Amino acid sequence: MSSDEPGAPALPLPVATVPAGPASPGYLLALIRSRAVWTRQQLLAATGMSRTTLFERLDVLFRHRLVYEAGSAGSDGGRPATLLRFDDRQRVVLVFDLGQTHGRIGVADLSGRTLRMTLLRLDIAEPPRTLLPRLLDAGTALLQAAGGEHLIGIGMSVPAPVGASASTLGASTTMPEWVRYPITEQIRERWPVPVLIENDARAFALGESSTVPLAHGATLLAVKLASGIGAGIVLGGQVISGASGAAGDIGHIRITEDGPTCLCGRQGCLAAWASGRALLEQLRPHGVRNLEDLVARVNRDDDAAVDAVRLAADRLGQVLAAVVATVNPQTLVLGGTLGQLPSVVAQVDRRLRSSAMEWATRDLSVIASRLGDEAVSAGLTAMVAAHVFDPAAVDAQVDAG
Amino acid sequence: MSSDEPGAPALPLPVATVPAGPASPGYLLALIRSRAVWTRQQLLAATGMSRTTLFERLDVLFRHRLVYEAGSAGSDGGRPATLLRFDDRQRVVLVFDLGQTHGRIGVADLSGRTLRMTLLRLDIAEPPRTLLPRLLDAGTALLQAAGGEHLIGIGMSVPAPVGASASTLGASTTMPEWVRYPITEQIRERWPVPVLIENDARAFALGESSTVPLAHGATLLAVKLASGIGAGIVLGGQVISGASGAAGDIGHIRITEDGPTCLCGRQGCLAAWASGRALLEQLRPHGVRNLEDLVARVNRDDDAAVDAVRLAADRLGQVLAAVVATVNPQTLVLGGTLGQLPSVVAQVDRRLRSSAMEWATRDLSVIASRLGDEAVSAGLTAMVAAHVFDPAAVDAQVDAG
DNA sequence: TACTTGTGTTCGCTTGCTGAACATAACTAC
DNA sequence: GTAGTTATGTTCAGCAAGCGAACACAAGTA
Repeated sequence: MSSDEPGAPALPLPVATVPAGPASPGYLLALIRSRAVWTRQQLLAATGMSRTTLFERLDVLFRHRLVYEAGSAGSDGGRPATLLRFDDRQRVVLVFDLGQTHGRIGVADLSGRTLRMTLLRLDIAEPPRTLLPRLLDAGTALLQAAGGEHLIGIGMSVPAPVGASASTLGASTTMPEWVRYPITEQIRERWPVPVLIENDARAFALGESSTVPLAHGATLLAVKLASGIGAGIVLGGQVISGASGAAGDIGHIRITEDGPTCLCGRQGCLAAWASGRALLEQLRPHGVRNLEDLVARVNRDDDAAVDAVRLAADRLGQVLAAVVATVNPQTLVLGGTLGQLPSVVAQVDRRLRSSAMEWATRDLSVIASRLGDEAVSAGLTAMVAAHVFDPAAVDAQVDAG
Repeated sequence: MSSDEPGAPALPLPVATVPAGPASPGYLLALIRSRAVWTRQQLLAATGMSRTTLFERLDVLFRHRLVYEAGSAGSDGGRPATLLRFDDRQRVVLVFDLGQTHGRIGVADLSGRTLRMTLLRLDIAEPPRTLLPRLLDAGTALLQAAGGEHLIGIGMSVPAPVGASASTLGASTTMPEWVRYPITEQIRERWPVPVLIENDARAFALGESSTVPLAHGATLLAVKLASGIGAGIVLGGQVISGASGAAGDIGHIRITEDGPTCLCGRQGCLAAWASGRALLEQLRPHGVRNLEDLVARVNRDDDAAVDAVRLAADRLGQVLAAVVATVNPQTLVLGGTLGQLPSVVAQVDRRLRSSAMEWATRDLSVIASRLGDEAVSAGLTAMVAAHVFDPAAVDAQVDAG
């Protein structure tokens, strides 16, 4: 080769890696996965492929047990069509949904439904050296509780920034000892499958996004209000991570110069005013001991609890007005132990519409989480499934054997 | 066809439209456009195509005058390689960069450099029926000032929300009469080429993004502080538009319950405190008449001007802390008549780092606009070029004739 | 039983791309 | 100059993917 790049600007090469042919097995699988059932005729129409080619591709997917025939459709006067489905039977994902005080370890099928689950009390400040083994043992127990399942991957969510690599955590006050800890490596030692880590609010957002019909390119904003406060933005099926994996970390936006001191050491953070942790501190004189207790009091109209939660929701709405103005989402989903309370949703909605411009909120719908405690798990499952059944990955696997 | 979609969820079909072959002429052109110069050997290495095919593809691009040979590279002891370039010679874009008080109408080459320019005084509140013809006439005059140019498209930026269709404006206080006005149709009547409209801050962000080396998937946040305040977010080479085209409209985030009344009719908006328009109102008693005057006074250390601008920058930084926490950008570019002042950049930077979490700002660099008044024009040009030379569009054009 | 529609299989044809081969061009080093 | 080196132009047989048609059969309805 001659002198390399004579006088060219040092741009990364965006070489369009174009897969060969009209629809490789991987892309065909992606198409099939996008809908519950297909007939061969529908696939012919959708792909525009010839019968010969399509059937050959389907054969490949059958052989690799990625697609199966699930009964037949009704007849229109002739032979009924066979129904084809993505073969998610017996395929499961192991999910670690870690909060600040609890961990939900679950086995989920590929639709995100939890099959079996263990709830663990924990303190997220605990160092990984001792906490991680506990989590993994719980996972082992869950997996052993049923036979014949095939574990395709593992997802973990944490209440802390997660870098774009999705394998190590960023700096945080909640999980300082986890930075640079080789989490995925440790997990892979026990289960040699793909391991993905994501911030909890972002996993939550991804989970909720599957329940909301989003216009093409439209944005979903999801906010989790529990012990902490976090947000996730889904854009075109992808969550935004940011440069240091801290995107959506709205809990430490300062809303006042002074005010209560936050865990992060500064004063006036949103989390110091409105997080579950802050509310518990405020309401301790009233005898409130934990979030479940607080929720119960709100539900039976305990004045102190209702007022405190409403004020927190108002402050959250105030911050969300800025977020909404920035990303102009189509939908805002509120979740988490406190976030999904109807009174919180109503107060945030009210505050938002009084604080933000009309044209930013006109097309906005503010709703409570539809998946509740399952949302994070569903999001993690979707992430893992998307990774494992990525078209290019499937093509490679299929080519290999 | 039989019963359609038996029991399937109503999801839009994400049919992967995969182009045939390893790299169609359109994708090859995209690759070539991504760097200033190429040799055939480099293209062979980059694409992995066979010599036969690549040369045939290049022939097509030569015939359509999309690529040309521009001299030869130095020799390494053998025949020197011919340098290939994307043929942007004589290709121009007509750009309308509309502000609240001025319009910059320019003819730009495809690298975004302005070749000729007219500055027009205007009031953006003027109805399009009278303003648009003035703009178009200025455009005609500019285009006639040189011969042999080939107009490939037209870009227009406006200080108002622009829908995803990029052809009509959304609701706004600045340009109420433009909503649903058939702008692109009117322009196309004079010039039958693609016409794209974008919000000014977003076009600005896109323009600046070309000067900043962004890590893969990293985010750029650009803020324009002039008569009004706007922001644009670039993610993966694309600007975020939002559900109603209002993404980045941070001027109407309310930072105080009361305070000065904003154009939008409410009190305490960021724009009512910190926009150029608001500053002029505050400083009118001191004899400040327009933004240029204000900038001049800041530059000669006029106390009142410096203090007012610093306070405005501080308030902007306060709001940007929330935006930065939300999207966690890698770079924040400040532009606009006031935004690019060093004192403003410094004050925003200072405020940001005191208001936002350390881990959200650690990887953040805050810089002044590199392109200055040219940024919007460069962004619009890039948009138009990306649209016109979109791989699929090029393939279609090439196939046609 | 006639008709309709879906599935399985085969086969020749076309297309697009490849890799090799050969010829020529343009430069450096001696 | 001449030899060596690298880039380009052109041709061509061969390969592989995909297509469309054809035929056989399967599984329903009228």
